[in-house]
Amino acid sequence: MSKPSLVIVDGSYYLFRAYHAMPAFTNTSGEPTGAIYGVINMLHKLHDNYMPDYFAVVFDAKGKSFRNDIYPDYKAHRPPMPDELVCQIAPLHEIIRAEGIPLIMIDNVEADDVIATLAKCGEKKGIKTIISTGDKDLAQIVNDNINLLNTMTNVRLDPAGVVEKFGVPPERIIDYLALVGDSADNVPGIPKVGPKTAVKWLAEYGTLQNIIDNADKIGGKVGENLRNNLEQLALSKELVTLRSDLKLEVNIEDLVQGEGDLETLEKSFRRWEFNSWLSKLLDNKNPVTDDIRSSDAVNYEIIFTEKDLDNWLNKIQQAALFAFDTETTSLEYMNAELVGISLSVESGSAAYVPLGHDYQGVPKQLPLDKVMDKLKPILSSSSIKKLGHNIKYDMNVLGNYDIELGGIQHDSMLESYVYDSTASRHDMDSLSLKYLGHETIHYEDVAGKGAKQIGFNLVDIDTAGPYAAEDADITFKLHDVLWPKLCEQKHLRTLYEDIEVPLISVLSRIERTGVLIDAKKLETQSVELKARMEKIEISAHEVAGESFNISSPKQIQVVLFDKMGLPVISKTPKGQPSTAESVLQELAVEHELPALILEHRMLSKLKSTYTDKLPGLINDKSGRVHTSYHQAVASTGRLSSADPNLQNIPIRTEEGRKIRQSFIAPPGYIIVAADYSQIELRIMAHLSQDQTLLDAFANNEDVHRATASDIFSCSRDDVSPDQRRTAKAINFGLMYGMSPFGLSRQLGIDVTTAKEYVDLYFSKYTAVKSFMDMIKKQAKSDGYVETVFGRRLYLPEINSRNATRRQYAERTAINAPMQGTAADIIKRAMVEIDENIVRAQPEVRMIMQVHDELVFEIEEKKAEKLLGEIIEIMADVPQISVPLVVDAGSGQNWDQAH
DNA sequence: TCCGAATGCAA
DNA sequence: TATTGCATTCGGA
Repeated sequence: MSKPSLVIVDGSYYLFRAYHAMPAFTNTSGEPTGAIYGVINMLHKLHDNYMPDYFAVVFDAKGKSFRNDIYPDYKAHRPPMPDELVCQIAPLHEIIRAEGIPLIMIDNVEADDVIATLAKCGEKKGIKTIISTGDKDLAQIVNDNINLLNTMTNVRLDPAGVVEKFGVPPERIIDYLALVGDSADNVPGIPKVGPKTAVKWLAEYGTLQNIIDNADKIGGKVGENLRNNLEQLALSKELVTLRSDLKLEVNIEDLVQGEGDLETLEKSFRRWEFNSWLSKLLDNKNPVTDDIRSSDAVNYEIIFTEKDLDNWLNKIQQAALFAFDTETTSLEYMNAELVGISLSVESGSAAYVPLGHDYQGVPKQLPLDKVMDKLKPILSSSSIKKLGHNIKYDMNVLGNYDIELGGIQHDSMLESYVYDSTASRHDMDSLSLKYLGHETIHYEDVAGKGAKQIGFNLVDIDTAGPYAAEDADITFKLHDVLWPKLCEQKHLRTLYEDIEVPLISVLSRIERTGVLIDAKKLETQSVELKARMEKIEISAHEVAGESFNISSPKQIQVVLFDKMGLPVISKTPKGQPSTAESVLQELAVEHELPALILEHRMLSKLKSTYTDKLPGLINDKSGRVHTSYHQAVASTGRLSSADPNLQNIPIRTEEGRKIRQSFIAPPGYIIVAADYSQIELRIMAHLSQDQTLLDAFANNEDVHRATASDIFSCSRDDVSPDQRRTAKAINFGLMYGMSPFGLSRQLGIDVTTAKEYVDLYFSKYTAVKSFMDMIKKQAKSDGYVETVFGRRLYLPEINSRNATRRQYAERTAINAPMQGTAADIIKRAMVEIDENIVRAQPEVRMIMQVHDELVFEIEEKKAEKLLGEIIEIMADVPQISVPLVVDAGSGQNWDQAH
């Protein structure tokens, strides 16, 4: 039989750890909650992992300990705890207690001493203890029955582990710490003695006492330091020695996790908005009556009769706003067939109209065409206002039934996105949990998941009904919560109403129009690529002298670095030797294999991602390729494109451009592309109001050339190609909040030179420099940055104590207003072009958006005139103190249009 | 079958 | 040790 187990948590350590590791979460009232959340989460995980017989959390209490008596400076250099942390302590304790976890805090005694005492006490009773902490002091009590658990790394330290980590066994840890000291606790050590020296001495002389006795024999400056600090060593030793003989009023036997105080937990979870725990708690508390809890009482019905349907249609027509949601057979909108529609006109009640369930024994449903005939005038009407969640999808599906959805008033997904674009996801399930504290029925709950998932048409109507009706209901409820929040922020509301909502139908039209692709051409290219790749692979294997998978970075790594001994230039984030493009390019100088790998990589990328894939994505019915633009994904306000991603079609290489040549116009039409020239730099000029930069744009100069002539103090005509390249790299780097290091890497120059360039730049463009300082400062005080149009991006980590995260947030603070303003501008242009040009004239179709570029197909005869109108709208959009220049081109394919 | 890591395409 | 995305392949759980 195994021994009983005790897990002791160093609560104070957890608290600091959670505070620093977690993003700065707050509840909607702005009170910080990250540390509470983090600690509770870690406690849950730890308990689930070890399921100990006994469990306790120990915190440092108020008051000075005996260590302060013998050494007043003990922990004196600790900065005061930040307020955002202090205010989380009491609520954290309350939750821990309410969860029934024994919490120990003893005035005037440090947590470490309590932990040591408990562990030793347990040992006497034959209990095995695991102490979860990051504090190295506790290593001194490790033995076969007492282990440490490093929460960070999940590494468990037994005596051998202590030796491995510190170089000395647990019995010598006190000696070791006394020699080294502890700057965090302000425990003095011997000057110049660090881990290395301490371990060396202890290996040589065995114990601290023996080192002291032999102090004369140790030479050099450190020996002198040792002899000069002998007295202090005794003090340090006392300070680092943990007390394990405290008289505690608790018995190990009492350290059992109890029942928990559900009332308090519920109250706390609501107060701090830990909604996932809250809903779990409520589910457990009230498993049977959960869905009829009075506050959540809902009335969902399934409609089978014409009379009931008419009844609902009446309600809809009278309602100020109604929510609807479609259930379909597929997520690909072009192939999706309607299975049912859910409707809601007020929070709490909804109806599901099944239309296309077709499993064996399905009840008789209302006929789809009849229902659609009745719905069509309602759905098409621009005066009957609709609300949906990702309503663009529903609009696309309705397009398959020849219905053009009108009257789109709200989209709760976009409300959430405009309110806080940095929220990780804006799907209904997450938002319901976040804003309503309600766990929705998940799609997987009704349709299964993975390979076993079935189409919604095969889902039992009685199962589908509540799920589908809930979608419409939750959409309504989310809108009820989010809309008032948006209205409180005038700019956000305007952005949402004037840009995002109108854009929904514009994007729907682009998506459903699709783009014509020359599949034959791509297939031919695939064959060519395949042949080239095979040749390269064969020669690569010859050069390497062995066969290996050329598309496996891991195997390349073995061949290049282990077998051939080429130098490791850089490492991946996980510490593996990198075989990325820039690395291989360098290695190509000394060996022929890297070049072969590079070429193979490029070709295989083109083949697998583009030439092989795109032809298969052509829709049977339309004969074209249909992407999805995601309107609530990019934190900066940009769109993204997926399935397929049409925003990363190659352009830089000759082979890549061939792929663009396969994006073609139908007979009688041409492809027209219009893109904003240098839009982000222009926005930077506007935001910074830097006169030099403003002038360059006002005079319509080549901005990189102008920058080069400014920083290298030469005339515009004397700028060398290399100087222009440098200036261009600086200009681009600036917009990303670049560092001199980044610039040096980009240009392949040393950091000192790069820094000189940056300094030179800022001395000429002083307003740019002050703009960047200002925006960082503003981000730090506000917690967010804004675009010219008032789009907001929260930067919770801008004040993080973790330097990497903070600097990352600082770079985002610089980049987001520019990238985001550019996104706002082109979105506005799209709305206006759609409204003023596309809708009225079937001869022109908008077919793609690539961040700063719009692509159209236009009937050849009208192209010139319409392009002029398009450019005019694009250039006229903003209120910005820099002229916007639009470059445009046209041709039979997308490549020619550039 | 699922997921993270590494890589590379675009603006 | 440069911003925002999406998709691929590999390889291990």
